[in-house]
Amino acid sequence: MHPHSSPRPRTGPAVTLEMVAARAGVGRQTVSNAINSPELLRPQTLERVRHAIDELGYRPHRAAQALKTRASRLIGYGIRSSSTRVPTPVLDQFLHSLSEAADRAGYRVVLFAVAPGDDELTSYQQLLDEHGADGFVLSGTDRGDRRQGWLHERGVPFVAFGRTWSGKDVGDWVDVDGAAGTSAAVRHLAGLGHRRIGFLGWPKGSGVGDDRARGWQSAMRELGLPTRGRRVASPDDPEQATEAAEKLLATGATAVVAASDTLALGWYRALRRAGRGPGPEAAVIGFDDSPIAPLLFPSLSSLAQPLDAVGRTCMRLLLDRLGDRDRPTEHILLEPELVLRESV
Amino acid sequence: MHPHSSPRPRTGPAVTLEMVAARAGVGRQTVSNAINSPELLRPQTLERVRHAIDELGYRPHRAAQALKTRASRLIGYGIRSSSTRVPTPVLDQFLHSLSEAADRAGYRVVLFAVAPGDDELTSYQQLLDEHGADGFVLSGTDRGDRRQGWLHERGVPFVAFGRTWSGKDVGDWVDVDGAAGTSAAVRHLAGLGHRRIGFLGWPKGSGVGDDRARGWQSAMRELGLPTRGRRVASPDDPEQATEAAEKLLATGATAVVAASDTLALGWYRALRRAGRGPGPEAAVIGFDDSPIAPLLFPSLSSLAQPLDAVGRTCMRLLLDRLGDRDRPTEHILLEPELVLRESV
DNA sequence: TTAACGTCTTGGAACGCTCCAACGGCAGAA
DNA sequence: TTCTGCCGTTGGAGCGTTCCAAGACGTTAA
Repeated sequence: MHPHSSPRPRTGPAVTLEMVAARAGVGRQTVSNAINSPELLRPQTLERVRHAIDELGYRPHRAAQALKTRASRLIGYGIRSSSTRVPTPVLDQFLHSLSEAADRAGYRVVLFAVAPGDDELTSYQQLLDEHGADGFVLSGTDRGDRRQGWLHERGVPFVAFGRTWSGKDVGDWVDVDGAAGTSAAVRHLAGLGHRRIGFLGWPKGSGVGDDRARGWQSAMRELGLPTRGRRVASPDDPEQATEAAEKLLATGATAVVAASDTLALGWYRALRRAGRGPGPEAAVIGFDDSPIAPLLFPSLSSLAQPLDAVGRTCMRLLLDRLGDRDRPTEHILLEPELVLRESV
Repeated sequence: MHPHSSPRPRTGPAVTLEMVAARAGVGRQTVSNAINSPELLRPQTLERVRHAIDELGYRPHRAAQALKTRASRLIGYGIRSSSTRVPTPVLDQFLHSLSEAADRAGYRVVLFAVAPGDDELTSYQQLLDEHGADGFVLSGTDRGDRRQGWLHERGVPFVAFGRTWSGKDVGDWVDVDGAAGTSAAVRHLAGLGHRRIGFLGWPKGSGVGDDRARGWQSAMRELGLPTRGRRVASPDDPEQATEAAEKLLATGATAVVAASDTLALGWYRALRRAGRGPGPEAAVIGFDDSPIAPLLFPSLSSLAQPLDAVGRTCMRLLLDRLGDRDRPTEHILLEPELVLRESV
């Protein structure tokens, strides 16, 4: 009579392979095989071993596995120092799906603080030296990001959320097709009859921002609509975004595609200052579909990034590369979804 | 001449204690001591060993350390399955500071997916069985949360962001004093001359929500202001929040304290529907100071949770407990900060 | 000179796992 | 009967670290 039903009342003494082996009346290695290569065992033995495993609630000790197999089954995700005051609105859901996908494959995501500035890479170096991760997921990559090249040179598996803007192919990435998103937004607005459609973007030079601007531009061209003077730029700052939006208003724009929801709010503010509000005659579509988009008045239409899919895909590419470091690099572009609300 | 200047061009073969020992001309254990108990070495030897460590860029292999010391120096943070569609707006910054604090102490945060529903605890059990974490950080605790009791029974170190609402003292926690926050908000509004100050909260039964309501109530009483009929409730849903806010408007409230920024936006919507807007005659103070608060028009005043401090404090309590499991439990309440903007 | 002591340093053993070479038993062939 | 081959199973070795008991060495006391 062993207490099988109750799942071990307390954190008992650790259960080891050896104990399971004794219980099942087999050798140590046989238990290991039952877990890692069950096809090697006679069905009858397998059954007996599995029963013993369940009975004792055995789980392999990860550190011991890691030591022997030289693989931690941990994926590193570097969190940049909080000195950069702006929190990625995106991080949350992305980490979530990343972590779930990792878990399903027997991996886990380990967070580590990244020193700001030039020492950034030493944080990666350290984790690597400690054998604290088998690979990395990068996000927030932008022009001039040295991480990809650095990891690539060293043959360290990684995947980036965000394409490599430098043009050189240094590794796998997954990205959201910002241009496709803003193009879709333009086409939708044009379908509603708008012709003076502006773009409220970030200053040139950021990969993500330029990509989103390009989508607006190409769709405008395709539709034969003029783009001159219809593009304004501002950083993600309330006051500056509002002023930029006011410039757009002054040119008589009746609709705007914004590079972020934050910028889209600049349009809201500009209209309010003019005693108006967003609506059919002053439509706006944002980007990111942040949680507050549906709460605004009027609620904000926006391009939702498929973050769950991005996370899952990142993990898939990374695990594939962990399995075969010499396979060709893979690049995946996912389409954002246009979520329509009252602001159009 | 060893290539000292360049930090190892590639991921070379792993550097071990033994190699450092050979380099320094000492025994293996001496190197270990140089790292863990430097006071045991003669200064001269210590210097020599340290030099060799730097030269080779040695870092202890975490899995080997973990195996021997029976401590992974990993802190588990369970991410609940995405079935609950609502993302914690708070997670981001909290994880950030948690992770930084952990790093400073030589620990790291490991994310793991938590199965929803009744199996929730098995995810914790699994990580524990695998020796994949030395302790846990919980968040999103609420009434009926079984995790604290379960971990407490098993003697597993943990700290919760969020107090234990059941009243039983089952472990350390850090929380934000919601009542103090809403009280401060009421006092500020009263100082501006408001007397009919409503509370826009969540339905009763949630620990966090009831706490925030209590602060409003007690401050109102202290100031001799009536609370009857001035408290309405709604879940975090745009339409319902708007309706609740309209009820408050109908009673002639001139100011509102809301349990969340989301609810505060209900007040914005209700006013817009009535052709008005927030301002001196219809003030509002939200809770959480979400990133969009400064972007609204008018910008939203809100109670900012000191998330950096919460994360740091959580990690401090957890590390203290890891050091001494028998010390008395500690409970820390941090005050939110009233961030004033145009909405008042 | 030898014994005793304290300081600094050392190699063996073990943590729990997986790799590997080798083992025992059984079927069919010689 | 003995041999060969195969399948299923096994214990030794080792991953890189820390604990521990013991060693080397120089110094002081007997």
